[in-house]
Amino acid sequence: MPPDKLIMTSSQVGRGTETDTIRPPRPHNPCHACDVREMSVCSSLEPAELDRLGAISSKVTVDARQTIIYEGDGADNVFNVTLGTVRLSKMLPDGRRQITGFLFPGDFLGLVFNETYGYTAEAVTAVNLCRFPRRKFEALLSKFPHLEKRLLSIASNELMAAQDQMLLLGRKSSQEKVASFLLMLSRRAARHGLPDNPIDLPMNRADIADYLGLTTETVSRALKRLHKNGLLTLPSPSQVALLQPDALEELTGDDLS
Amino acid sequence: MPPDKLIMTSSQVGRGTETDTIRPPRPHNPCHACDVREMSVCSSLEPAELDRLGAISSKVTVDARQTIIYEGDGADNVFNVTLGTVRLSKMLPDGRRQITGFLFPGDFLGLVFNETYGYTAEAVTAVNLCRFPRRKFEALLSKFPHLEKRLLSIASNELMAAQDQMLLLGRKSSQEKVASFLLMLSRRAARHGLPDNPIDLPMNRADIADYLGLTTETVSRALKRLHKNGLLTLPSPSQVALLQPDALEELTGDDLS
DNA sequence: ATGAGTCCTTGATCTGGATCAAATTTCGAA
DNA sequence: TTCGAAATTTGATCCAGATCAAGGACTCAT
Repeated sequence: MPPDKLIMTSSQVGRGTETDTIRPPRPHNPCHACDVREMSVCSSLEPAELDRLGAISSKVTVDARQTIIYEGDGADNVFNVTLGTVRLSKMLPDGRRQITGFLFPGDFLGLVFNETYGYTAEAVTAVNLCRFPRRKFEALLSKFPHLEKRLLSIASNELMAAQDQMLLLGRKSSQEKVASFLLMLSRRAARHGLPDNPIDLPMNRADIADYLGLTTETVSRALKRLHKNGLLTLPSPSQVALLQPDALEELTGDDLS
Repeated sequence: MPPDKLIMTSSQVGRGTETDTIRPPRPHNPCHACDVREMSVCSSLEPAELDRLGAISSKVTVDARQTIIYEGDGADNVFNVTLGTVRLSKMLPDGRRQITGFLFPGDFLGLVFNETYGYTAEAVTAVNLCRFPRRKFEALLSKFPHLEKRLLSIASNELMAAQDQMLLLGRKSSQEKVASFLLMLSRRAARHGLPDNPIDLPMNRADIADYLGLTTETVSRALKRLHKNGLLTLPSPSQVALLQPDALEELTGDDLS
């Protein structure tokens, strides 16, 4: 598969080094001003540690639809998403695709410490990332127990989400899948202090379908049915207003506790 | 749901304390003689650390079909499987069930560090476990960086397996699912130095179906088709002889690399 | 503004796997 | 060994969601 070459501007960030951001030069590590820090892997770090992490990081900008990492490629870097939406996917040789997750600002990319990446990561929207060379990042892990604990906690949360997704993929109806997906997006937005209703769908129908194990047609029809039943409206194809979140919750098939 | 009370014999294992195994009393921590140690979370530990871990562990025996932990219960313990097969599952309120994984000797149970268990764990066969109080286990985590690293590595592997399973659940045909499942079992057996052909199926058809997002009838028919095509035989319902592992591999839909 | 290409929706039909319903087979207990 | 319950297989039918095929509706570059 001939990859469009990844367009990224990056700049080494070190003590006393400047980044090429729009803002005027700052004398300090830009991590201190990072607005997703508190909900990222970095939230565990003390100022001195943050500086050390900042010293091995570079900022990366990726256009929408560009590939960030390729499944099977050497796992040379790990990342922290600071802006935009990323999709993770695995493909079968015949082209069938499963999206295993979406990443949003604050999310960590590259959690599976393997020699090669186990999935492809692509920018759904324009994306900003902090990039860390994996070797150096792992070296810091050993030095900063906070960081390692935080990563274990992140891995633990991802595992829990993966189990929920297995239940969804294996046992839920198309209606339940779509309802679950919308509520998941809404809750995540709320957790990040973003507008949670109406919610924004940065990904297209094909992405949603490949995340839920459906086709685009079925996703569209499920949305239509939810609309017909008065549970939501679609101000635009990429915006969903949840009219009755509680009723939607009941349609997910999940426990209501 | 009225739980049959879990029948377990347990004995505190400490320095100079004896376990009630069949073998004659030993003056040392039984962990040193554990035959799954090398492939368990304990493989990372030095002798002194192993003693500390042994000091907070107790051996637990669970009969087949007994529940080990209930989804939603307080997550008071973590475990290491030393014998038998365990199934992890999540249920929807109406009874639909998804098995998220099977655990075999050497596997860790309770990786998701949450206040409550996110899934139910049940003994498929008679099972032996090492039980660790979660608080004490987490305290040791902080003291033994090896242990924490090992756990992160285990979590990372589980995450990778979960992603493969999402691809299976979302995008594979029943035939591909069953072929993938058989090869997974065979490979795992080989990795653990157990007979990998014919392979043993400790779980019943309903378990396999709930793991693959199918029904028992469909699992049965998929096996029949594989048999008819000369890929396997069923010496008994719980034994599968793989006649053409390579041909089976092609039927998984996966990349052949 | 406009138009071309992409994305989304809608409709018609098909089908893989679910469901319903019996046989068989297996296997543990007496 | 035999019995009985449970597990598995087999068969017949059904249906949710896939597939195939057009329409519309956005969006973005000009």
